[in-house]
Amino acid sequence: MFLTKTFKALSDRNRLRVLYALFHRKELCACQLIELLEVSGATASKHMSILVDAGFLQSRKEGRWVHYRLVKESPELSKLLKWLEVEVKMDRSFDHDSEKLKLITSCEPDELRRKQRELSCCS
Amino acid sequence: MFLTKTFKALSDRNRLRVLYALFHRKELCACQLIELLEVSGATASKHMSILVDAGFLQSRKEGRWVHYRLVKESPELSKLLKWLEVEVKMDRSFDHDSEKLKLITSCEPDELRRKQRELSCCS
DNA sequence: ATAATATTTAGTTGATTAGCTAAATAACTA
DNA sequence: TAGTTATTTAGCTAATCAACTAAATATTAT
Repeated sequence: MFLTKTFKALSDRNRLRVLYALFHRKELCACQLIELLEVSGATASKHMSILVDAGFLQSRKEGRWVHYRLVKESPELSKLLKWLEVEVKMDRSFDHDSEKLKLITSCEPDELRRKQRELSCCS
Repeated sequence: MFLTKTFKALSDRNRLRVLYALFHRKELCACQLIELLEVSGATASKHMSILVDAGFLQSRKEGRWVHYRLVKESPELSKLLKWLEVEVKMDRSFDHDSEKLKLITSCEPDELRRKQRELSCCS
């Protein structure tokens, strides 16, 4: 089960985008990942749980907010993660996310959440 | 597309079994892989085409028979394949296939095919 | 040429999965 | 306490996928 779980976790474009983002930023909170992927909170939450469950990410709860980062030490996955890091950084199809990340992280999460609330309850 | 195709190809148990087998034997023919997986010829053929398409395997046609082996040199996948080789060889859940492989390769493919014909057209 | 054999392609079915919305839970704020 | 907010869970739908059988293709043998 370990290997199939590992590869299933990696065989979704949006989950690779999350890993790409976390290869560039130490830590991101759920609201930032929702913004990056442009999916519902529920969908993002599901993706994150799959990545955590497969051992790629760890989460940290801080009040109402959940923050994600790559696992620090993983004897099982560290080599694969290193390979993946090189590959996603080489993959031009993630370029757009690089710009998007800059925007997303250029304002405080609080402000991002405020914007998200405004948009979701149609003024 | 490259990365998702790569991981999708690896996220099926039967395809991992094929790779496991080819980490142990230089080359195997379709009839041997059908025997290993215990699936229909059509299903095996589909799995093989996915692995070839993702760049893990190369095939060689010899008359009516198709033989498969790992790609010799793959700048893109060689590191991943090395990691995978270590992992599948460590994974106890493939142990059973190791025994099965011995049986399958202990007789000539011709004989194996004869047996498969006998079984399929219920005497 | 005809029949037999090995593999692939086409078409169908059931299971899995990514997305959504709505409801539930957890945690803060007034 | 009641209300607000962030995330997760539940339930639904459409798409994807692995399996099968039957038909098509390619190759060998009679």
